[in-house]
Amino acid sequence: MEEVMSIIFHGLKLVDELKSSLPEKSPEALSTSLDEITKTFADAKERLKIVLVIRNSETAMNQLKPVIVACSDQMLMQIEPGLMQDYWLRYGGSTSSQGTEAMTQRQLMAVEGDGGRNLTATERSGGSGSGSSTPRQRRRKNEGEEQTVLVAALRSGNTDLPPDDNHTWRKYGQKEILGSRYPRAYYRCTHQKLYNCPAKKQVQRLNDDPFTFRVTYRGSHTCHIYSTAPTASAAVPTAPTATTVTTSHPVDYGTFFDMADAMMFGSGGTGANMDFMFPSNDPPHHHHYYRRPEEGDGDK
DNA sequence: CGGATTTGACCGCT
DNA sequence: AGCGGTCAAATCCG
Repeated sequence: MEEVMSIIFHGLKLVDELKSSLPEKSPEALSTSLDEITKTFADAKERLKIVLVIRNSETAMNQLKPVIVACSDQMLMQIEPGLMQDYWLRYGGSTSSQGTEAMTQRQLMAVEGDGGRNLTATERSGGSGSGSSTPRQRRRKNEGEEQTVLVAALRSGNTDLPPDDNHTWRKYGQKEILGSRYPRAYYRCTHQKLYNCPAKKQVQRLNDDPFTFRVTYRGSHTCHIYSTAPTASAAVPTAPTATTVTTSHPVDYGTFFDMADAMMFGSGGTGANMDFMFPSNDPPHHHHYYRRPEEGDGDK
């Protein structure tokens, strides 16, 4: 909350500066500062939304109810432990994003570096293209519900990677999205084949904040596996419908149960350290909220 | 050697 | 027609 206030104050300061230097400003400079001001207040508003949603979820948690808060239009909200960590990592220290130019550069290089990889294009063009006679099977676009979360990038280590959310994902595509500065990456559950797990997610950096990922989850996990490769004890597909689930099913509550398992009993994975979950005060989950996918697309 | 990633092509949808 | 999501061969990597 203090952070929201500080952003608002920052915006007010910008307004003041603009006011005082208004007469001598060129139209270009005016436009620039107006942009900055608009962005600052929009940011504050976004974060305020997060705070509100989180308040609701805290109430729900206190009553040991599902950590799901119904938003308008039946969108669901969920807190994921891994994401909390990201929040801490990002906002545990300073709230401003200055002094991060180097990291930004690194991220951009990493993203653009994909194209720099030398590949044998000759084989590619001949191989997978028009020559294939067997028509691909393609499912229709699933109209199931989506859950979109904003996640802070890790400040330490490899900031190029999307934050760990205690599930293992396998990347299956990446696309440049019109009007977006950064490509969108497509992931599906690593255990899709083993357990017919339909979970997918899309990860994309925000245009105006490369340190924040927009993560869109589709489908829910039926595999009940965390972080690492399946183990004999962990790989128990308990869901009775596990084998019958298809992508025609929209999001169900499996995701929540996955998460509840993780929160209550700790992660089965080796890499996840749950110590961060509820540090002394002010629970660190201010950074998730859900939006309706068809509106509020701030990336454009 | 097998699983994960990369990346151009393919295809459904608007 | 073009965008976005997915496929799958090639490639990478442990």
